[in-house]
Amino acid sequence: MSVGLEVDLASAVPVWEQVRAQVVAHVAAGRLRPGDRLPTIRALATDLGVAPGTVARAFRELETTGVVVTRRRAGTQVAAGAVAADDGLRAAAAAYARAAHAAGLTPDAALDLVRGVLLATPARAESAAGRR
Amino acid sequence: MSVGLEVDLASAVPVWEQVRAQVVAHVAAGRLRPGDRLPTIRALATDLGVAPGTVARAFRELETTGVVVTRRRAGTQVAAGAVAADDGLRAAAAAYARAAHAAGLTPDAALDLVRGVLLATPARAESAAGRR
DNA sequence: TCCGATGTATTGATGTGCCGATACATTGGT
DNA sequence: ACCAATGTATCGGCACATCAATACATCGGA
Repeated sequence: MSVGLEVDLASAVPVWEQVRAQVVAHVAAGRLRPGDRLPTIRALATDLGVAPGTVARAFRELETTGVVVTRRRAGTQVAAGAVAADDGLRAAAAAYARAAHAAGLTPDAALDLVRGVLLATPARAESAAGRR
Repeated sequence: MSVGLEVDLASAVPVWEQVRAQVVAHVAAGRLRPGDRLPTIRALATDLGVAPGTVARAFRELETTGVVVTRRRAGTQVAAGAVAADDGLRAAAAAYARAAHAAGLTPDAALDLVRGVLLATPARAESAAGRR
């Protein structure tokens, strides 16, 4: 394992989504930094035991969201603009995670809660058009 | 509208999931409190323009997660055990939401981040057995 | 006791998303 | 100029989830 990606083939959530989420998490946590290279599509596909198209799907999503940048021969690497979450944000997330944990919430329940709060947020200014 | 539920029939996320998430959000936010009655399945179904089974699916999920309790003739109401998030938790969620908003994250990106943090959390002690 | 209101279960059709396989395009090194 | 490594595109099949429709079970009040 190079960056430590794992997937659960039996899971209900799609493999490509698992890959995408893990990369996003790694970047946000600073374990993957701008310029770092990800495994090649084929290598990762073989490693995970899936078809290349599946990994490609994940990478494509990551690129359209600006997390990675990919050049034909050079492979795929973390985009320069894909900054890790700043300390304040990460601290807030960590604080929330601790609180949720202390309250005995399951991860799903915890996610539901923030989802509700985020949706209730005033009407974000459609900034990054299209962005998922 | 009684509790203010709305669904987007054209959305990619299932109608039943939209209903479920909204109820959870309302409960967590304290807008729905233990003992409060939800609309009947038929009423809500008609209101939303979907089949009863669809709403029933949402309510079923809510019941298995302990958010609501339902008795044959009495309808469906918010469970006594379904406490709203305590102030600390809600504050943490709100703080995070503000930080995410300030950082320009889209709701999806913000969710990805907490998901990553939650998954990275030490290994929660399988407490509430089953609970999704 | 009867009836209407409410949740529950079943069945079937439809869509659509995932994934594998494979062929293609492009690019940088030698 | 060539070639091998890398990402991209396409096609098909399989599976499964969603949703509608409808019939059933259960309960409380009049």
